[in-house]
Amino acid sequence: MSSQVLSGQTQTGLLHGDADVAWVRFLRAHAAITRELSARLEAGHGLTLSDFDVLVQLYHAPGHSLRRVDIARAVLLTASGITRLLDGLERAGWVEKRSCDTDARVSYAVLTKAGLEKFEAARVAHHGDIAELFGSRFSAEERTQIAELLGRLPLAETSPSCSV
Amino acid sequence: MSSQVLSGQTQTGLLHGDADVAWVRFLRAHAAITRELSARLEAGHGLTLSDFDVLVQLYHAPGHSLRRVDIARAVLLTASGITRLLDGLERAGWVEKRSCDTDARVSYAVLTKAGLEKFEAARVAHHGDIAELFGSRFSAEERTQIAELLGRLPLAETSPSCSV
DNA sequence: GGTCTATACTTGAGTCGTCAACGATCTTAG
DNA sequence: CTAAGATCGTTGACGACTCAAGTATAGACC
Repeated sequence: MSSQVLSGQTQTGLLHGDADVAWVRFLRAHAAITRELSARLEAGHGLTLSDFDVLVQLYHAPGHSLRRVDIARAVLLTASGITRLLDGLERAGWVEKRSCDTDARVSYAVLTKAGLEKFEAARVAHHGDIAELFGSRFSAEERTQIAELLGRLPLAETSPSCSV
Repeated sequence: MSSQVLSGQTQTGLLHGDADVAWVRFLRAHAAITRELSARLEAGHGLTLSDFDVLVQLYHAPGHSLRRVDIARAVLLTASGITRLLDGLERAGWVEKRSCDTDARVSYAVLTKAGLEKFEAARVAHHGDIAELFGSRFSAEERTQIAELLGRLPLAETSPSCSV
């Protein structure tokens, strides 16, 4: 935080102040928006933000199918996190497990028809929420600029299959 | 996500694309950076990102002391989350509970001497990490611009006592 | 004074995700 | 062919946080 003390000393360039203010706002904005976003997604469709994230990946994947490892890398979760998350989606019938003929270690997660419909239904509302809570605060230019700026940040070993 | 499909159509202004890309990068950047940041803070000082956040609040508060409710609002956690977090800091001896003479419901959290030293020690390293992982990616102007842009986002019922 | 609502905090139960350890399979090199 | 090492996935134990419910106190209005 520290903005109580720092206001007025932006622009010095030598102090950490600038970075801190930006970083703290980053943290707070994330907390506030994801809280609201996930509350709506949960209430409206019974999905976690991460659930949705995974569904997006599967939706855009060839054959609506991905190795679990690749999902993990794409959404920045642990392998075990993905196991448990997919567990839920499988129990709900939105995703199926499929084994790989060429490599017995891997198992694919495949979107079912129900899952596809689920996703398409949730997508509209969710994108609207994102637009309302996030996008609407900025002009088109600002949005692309934000994307550019944030794109410089370390994304921790993003695999080639990750599109972001 | 959807950037696999959307690349090339930024700037249309009508599609959700722009907002999505920015939002997804926002999400990913947060996940990647907080993961690394909290790993370092944990390893170096045995503190959670939230722990540190709370210590900052107390450090800058008059008398190094705050009502639990106000901490909660400042760091965007629930009241119960704060109870449990402070529980840990109290057990470690960095924070003390103090009751209020004028209102028996409230209890203050007060930074102890040990807690103050703990914080000052952790602060240097942590600010360095923030600068490295976040701040260093941008120029001073860009940093203030990011702060400005993110400052427009909804901070969910920020109380008057919150400085951000 | 007595009741009614709002606020401050705690607690129990549950969710989401981590890490560490493991079994299984693939790959490579001797 | 076989031993060594990497990769894929799951599991158990655990941590951080949430929500819902409960207790205690404060303030306002009759």
